[in-house]
Amino acid sequence: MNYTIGRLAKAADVHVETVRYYQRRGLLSAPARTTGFRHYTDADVEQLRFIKRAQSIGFTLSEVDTLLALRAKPSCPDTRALAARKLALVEERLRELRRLRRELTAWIDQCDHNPVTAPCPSMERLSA
Amino acid sequence: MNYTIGRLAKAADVHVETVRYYQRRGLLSAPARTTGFRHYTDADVEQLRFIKRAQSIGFTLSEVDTLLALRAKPSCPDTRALAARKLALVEERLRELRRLRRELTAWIDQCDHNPVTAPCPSMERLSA
DNA sequence: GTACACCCCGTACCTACGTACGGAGTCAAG
DNA sequence: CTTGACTCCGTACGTAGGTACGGGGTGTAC
Repeated sequence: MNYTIGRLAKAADVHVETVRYYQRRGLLSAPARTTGFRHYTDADVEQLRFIKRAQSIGFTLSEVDTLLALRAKPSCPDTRALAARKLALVEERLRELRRLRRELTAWIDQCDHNPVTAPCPSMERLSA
Repeated sequence: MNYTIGRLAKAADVHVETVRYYQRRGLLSAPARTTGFRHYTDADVEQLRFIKRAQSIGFTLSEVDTLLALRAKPSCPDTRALAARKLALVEERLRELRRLRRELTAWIDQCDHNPVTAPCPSMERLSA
């Protein structure tokens, strides 16, 4: 198949500007041009989908750079290492969010057990 | 106590620029000035600490606007509602991160059980 | 042959939360 | 009275991942 930038964008479900942005960032290499228009193939659709899947797993676009390099020259240990680093970050963020959840739950709880006339105890937690 | 911007910043453990930024954003009201210098009091230290505590619980500066309004005119139901909305977001983010953790764990696992000669199966997950 | 959708490019703008810079004025201590 | 630390202001820069705009050129279907 043959794609203009608009058709590529539709096929991979991204915006045209995103395609051009990825090209600027080097995530997509500069495509062939016949007249002045970019000229894409199925390989580009594939690449774009690869990027989107990687992103949905939580990789940043910089990490996607690395993943694309690993795609070109696969290395299980390197891939594993990248995933492990990412996992550590995710675990960290999970701990942080669980802490926030505890805070917020306590907060709501306090409001729920507060007589209407008393000052809001949650507010006092912040003012303390 | 009396504070210049620098002393206020030190007292609340933020940078001078942060104080000026908060003023621009309306989180701190414009302080008195004797000559040309900003002139703060203990109430400002309190306010700054309030903001920092709210932030550490995961509120954005826009939400802190609301919290400051609630601080001036307390309302337990409104406070509770704000906390509940925030909690819903946190729960959502937690679900998302747990999904990522599953993905990454499976990924690492696959690499670990892969014979050295075989193509990296994690990469294939992305290419699929 | 003319609409109309599509494409080109560069640049500015967006959220969130500040940080950094530069040139100038000022306060306090020694 | 000088030195050094502090303050003033506006503006630009930083990350991350794009979105929006404006003025122009073009491919194609009717």
